[in-house]
Amino acid sequence: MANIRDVASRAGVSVATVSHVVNESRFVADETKARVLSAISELNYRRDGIARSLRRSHTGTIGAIISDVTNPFFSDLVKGIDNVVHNLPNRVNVMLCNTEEDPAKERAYLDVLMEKRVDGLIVAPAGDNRAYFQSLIEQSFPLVFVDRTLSGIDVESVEVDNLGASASVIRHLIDQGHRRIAVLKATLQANSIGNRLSGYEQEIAVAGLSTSLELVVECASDIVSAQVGGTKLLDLDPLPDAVFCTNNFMTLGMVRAINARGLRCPEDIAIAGFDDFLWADAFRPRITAVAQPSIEMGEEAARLLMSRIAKTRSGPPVHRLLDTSLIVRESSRPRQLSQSLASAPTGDRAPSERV
Amino acid sequence: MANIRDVASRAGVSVATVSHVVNESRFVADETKARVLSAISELNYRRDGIARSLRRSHTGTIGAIISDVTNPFFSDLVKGIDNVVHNLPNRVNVMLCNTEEDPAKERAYLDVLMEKRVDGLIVAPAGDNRAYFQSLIEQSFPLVFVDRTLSGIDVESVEVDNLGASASVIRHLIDQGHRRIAVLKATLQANSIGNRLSGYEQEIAVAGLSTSLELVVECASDIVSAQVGGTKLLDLDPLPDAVFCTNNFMTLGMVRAINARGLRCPEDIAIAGFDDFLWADAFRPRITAVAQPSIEMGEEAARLLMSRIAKTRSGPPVHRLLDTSLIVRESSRPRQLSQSLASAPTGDRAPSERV
DNA sequence: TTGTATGCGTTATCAC
DNA sequence: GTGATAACGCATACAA
Repeated sequence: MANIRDVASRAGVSVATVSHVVNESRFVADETKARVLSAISELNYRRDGIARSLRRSHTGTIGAIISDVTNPFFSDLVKGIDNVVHNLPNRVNVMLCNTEEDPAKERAYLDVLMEKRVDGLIVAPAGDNRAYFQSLIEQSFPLVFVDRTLSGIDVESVEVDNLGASASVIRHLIDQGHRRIAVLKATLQANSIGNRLSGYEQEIAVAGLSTSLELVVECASDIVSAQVGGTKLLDLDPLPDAVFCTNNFMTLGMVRAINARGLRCPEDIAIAGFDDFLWADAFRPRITAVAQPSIEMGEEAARLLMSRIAKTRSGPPVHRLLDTSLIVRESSRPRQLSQSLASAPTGDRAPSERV
Repeated sequence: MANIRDVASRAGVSVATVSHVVNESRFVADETKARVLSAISELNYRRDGIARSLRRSHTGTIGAIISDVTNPFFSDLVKGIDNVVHNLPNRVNVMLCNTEEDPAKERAYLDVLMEKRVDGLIVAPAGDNRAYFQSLIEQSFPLVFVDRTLSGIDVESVEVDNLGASASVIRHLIDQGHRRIAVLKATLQANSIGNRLSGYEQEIAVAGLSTSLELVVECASDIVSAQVGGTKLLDLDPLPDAVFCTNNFMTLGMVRAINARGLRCPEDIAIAGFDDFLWADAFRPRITAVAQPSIEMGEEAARLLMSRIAKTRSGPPVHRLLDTSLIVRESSRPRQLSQSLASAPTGDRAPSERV
């Protein structure tokens, strides 16, 4: 690989001149510039970003530490990050890391990324690495949390009002006449999930409904576990009227559990969940859900981070709370109504309403 | 940030010694090592990966250039790559790039990634950057294509037998009694899509069915466009018996088009597609589809790449063809049968069959 | 308008 | 067992 010196000697100029034409960082006479340019193309020279980063002490690379790209919520997040970061004049790249909610893995990623000298970090913290994050903040290293936060850590964040949003789903369920409302909850340290549960508890209390421990089933955040957890809910006697699923995988597992039992939704049991899906409008049952602006969350996180990196912004950390929308579809319908309608074909005549 | 020299002087040793204890690259007396280690922790020293990369001339970073993380097929691919790459003794990171099938974007990514000196590249080529890839190959830069290839470029690849797999779907559709079979095709340069269309054409010819231009609708590879394209197919008179969708987004759009018309699948029109979904078993209609081993494809591509990078393997490029499976579900059922069954509840009693 | 020379933080060669 | 020091390829302060 040709380096800047090779180019310089071939063009009969100094390395400084080559550097300046490559970076357009100072005036170079047309004739000189032409010689340099042709030397560059003859030698197939490409500037070495590593040497450049060493010299300039920033890399044009950021890290994104999330739980799992395979989860549509997180892939949207990543897409959002990429969207803004690659439209910058000096294109920034993102290193993607999947923690699978394991704090040890998260820690390991944090170590490599810092060693690789990323300019900043967007993370959906799995929990536990508080001390590490705290020390990053003290060095005022650019960091933004997304989807969740860690209590006691004051850092930039972009989230959603998890408590309020789930309270609104529960309210909706109650309005539809459901009384015995269960929840299928992912066992994650993340406060986002905790807040969703609190929203449920709050609204149940407000409505004066009795809650019971058996109505809250907790399980690992994957579809298979969710189906097992969902089945437990279906073993309850009497059957719950409705179940609130704390994230997309919980919903998927719950629907599978219902199908496996030969039950129907919402005729036998209603569902409402967190996270909307691409295909939610296309397939049956159409699920009532809180839609998070997942792509925008990624974009906003990236914007926040980039402005910190560029130092175009300073001051105390900002905390963004983006709006969700409750998308009401058939899965949360009153059971009686559903049953009486069950024989009628369900085309798309009943459009989803956004609340 | 403390550097190796700071550590050395604090520990009263040379930088060479510090380097060796950090990298465990030569014997250091216990007592000396202890002094170095404590200097390291006192100064909170972290090895600088950039300087290290410059010196050693590799970065421990690879690039993954795909079309869109938001597409479940590609997010699986990325997950697969991450799986193998992060379980290596010396953890490698991946820079993720979404081309959105735009060769110009792809080219731009290629440029930055090469400038950042990634050790290798896994790419699902959008098309057109042949010369660029060719020159990488000539420099024997580690490169593997995934999901698709480019004619005339002989490079390592991991794919699926697209032609054979789609031929088998079409055969299945014909076996089910469908005769007028349409296809909803993504307009992508990718040969994977081209081969899927060829599989269709081949089987239609083998079966002696007449094909007609109106039965092949082409549209951009996103859900909205797919719905528009699907609607065109529904405007045909007579209605096709079945439609073959060349990828997951086409399927989604087709189902939406059918719903929007108030039609039912498979009672009014059958569907079979490429790419299986996480939720395919949970929601209705359950789609008959070719399942690609998407995670494994990513894993295999990463293994291939890493062995090239580590030079534990040499010789001519290998081309892996991974197995697909046709998952038969209700969406492809014979229309008569479906109609007579339409009144009966469709629980999960009819398990999907793998063929 | 262009050139010279220093240093970014490492690793690795050679020397002792 | 350990140390000195020359690269790696570039950007930039300073000089001309």
